[in-house]
Amino acid sequence: MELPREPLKPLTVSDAPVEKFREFLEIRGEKLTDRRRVLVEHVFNSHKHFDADELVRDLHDAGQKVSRATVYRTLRLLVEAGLLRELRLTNRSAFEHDYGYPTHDHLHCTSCHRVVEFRNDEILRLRDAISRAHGFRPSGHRFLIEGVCPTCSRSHSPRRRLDLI
Amino acid sequence: MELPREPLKPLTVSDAPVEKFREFLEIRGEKLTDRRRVLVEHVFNSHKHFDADELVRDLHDAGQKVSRATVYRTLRLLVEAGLLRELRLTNRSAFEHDYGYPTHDHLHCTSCHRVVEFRNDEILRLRDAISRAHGFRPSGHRFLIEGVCPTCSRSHSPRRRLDLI
DNA sequence: GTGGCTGCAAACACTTTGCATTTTT
DNA sequence: AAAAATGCAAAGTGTTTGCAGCCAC
Repeated sequence: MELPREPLKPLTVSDAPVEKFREFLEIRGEKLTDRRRVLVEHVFNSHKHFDADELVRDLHDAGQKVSRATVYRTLRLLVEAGLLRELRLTNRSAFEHDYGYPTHDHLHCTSCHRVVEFRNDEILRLRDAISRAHGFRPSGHRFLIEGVCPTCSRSHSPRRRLDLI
Repeated sequence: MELPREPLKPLTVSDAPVEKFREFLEIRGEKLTDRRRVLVEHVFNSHKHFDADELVRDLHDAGQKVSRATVYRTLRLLVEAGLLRELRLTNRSAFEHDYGYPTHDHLHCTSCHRVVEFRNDEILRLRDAISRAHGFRPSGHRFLIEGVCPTCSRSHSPRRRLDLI
């Protein structure tokens, strides 16, 4: 099997995330406010995983004050809108781009906690076959591989004999 | 693809879970106490997913008082010992048997929150191939399929035309 | 007997919520 | 002007921890 080692490339999408969000809000009779726009633009400005706290901090460092409450409320909306995806790798929720980003899954290094994305079409096929066999109508999936990344594998000194007992 | 519809069958293991736990504790110079034995025996008495709160309640209903603190502490140990597996489907952790139970994954009904287990060997193959391609040394994985179960699919009245717009 | 356990309550970490005020359409 | 969003602080959740007494080895 051949897999690309580079980060995944964003998809080309017709609408900017903010516009997508505006449409979503409009349908529900809600408003695209100043704070929401700032938050969405900031989040889609760089592709990385983040949690609520990091986002508050990042925004603050960028000179934008958005209260913790608003950050939590807006993140929830963005997930409902399909713009973000929520990951529960630990006890705090992390988020990543969903809109404008290809379906993918994650490798999680249990040593340094680095998260690597990968894309694999067989997974989708398997997901659908398994769902069908159980009568489920699939709407999504999460495939997480836990292990030790190349860097951590190399950096650990080889165990001494006695440690192996 | 053909998949069994019955629940997975437990593996045959040489040691009872309690014995396995005792060994684990012994190595770390810790003790198999009365409360720990009660908890482990109760947990391995039936195969189902549960969270800390449910376990406290179940034990209490069975006439066994184990404090919430001890339940949390012991669950953590059981995960470290490889007897239980922790699932993070929601914001509270759920647990399931690991020792004496075959590798498997989950279908999660987003409507009624039922969790169905399934076993599929291709996933293991895929996991190893993907790990290799990224230089990871895999130690485990989680494959979660989200969707709507057959029961929920049937019980929902078909949408009216207008709802589909 | 000693070192590890237990239960309790208090502390924690993350997230949600009530409310008075401000902003958006 | 009406309806919804914001920030603050307070309240919720779920989980962990300090400590005095208890129990297994």
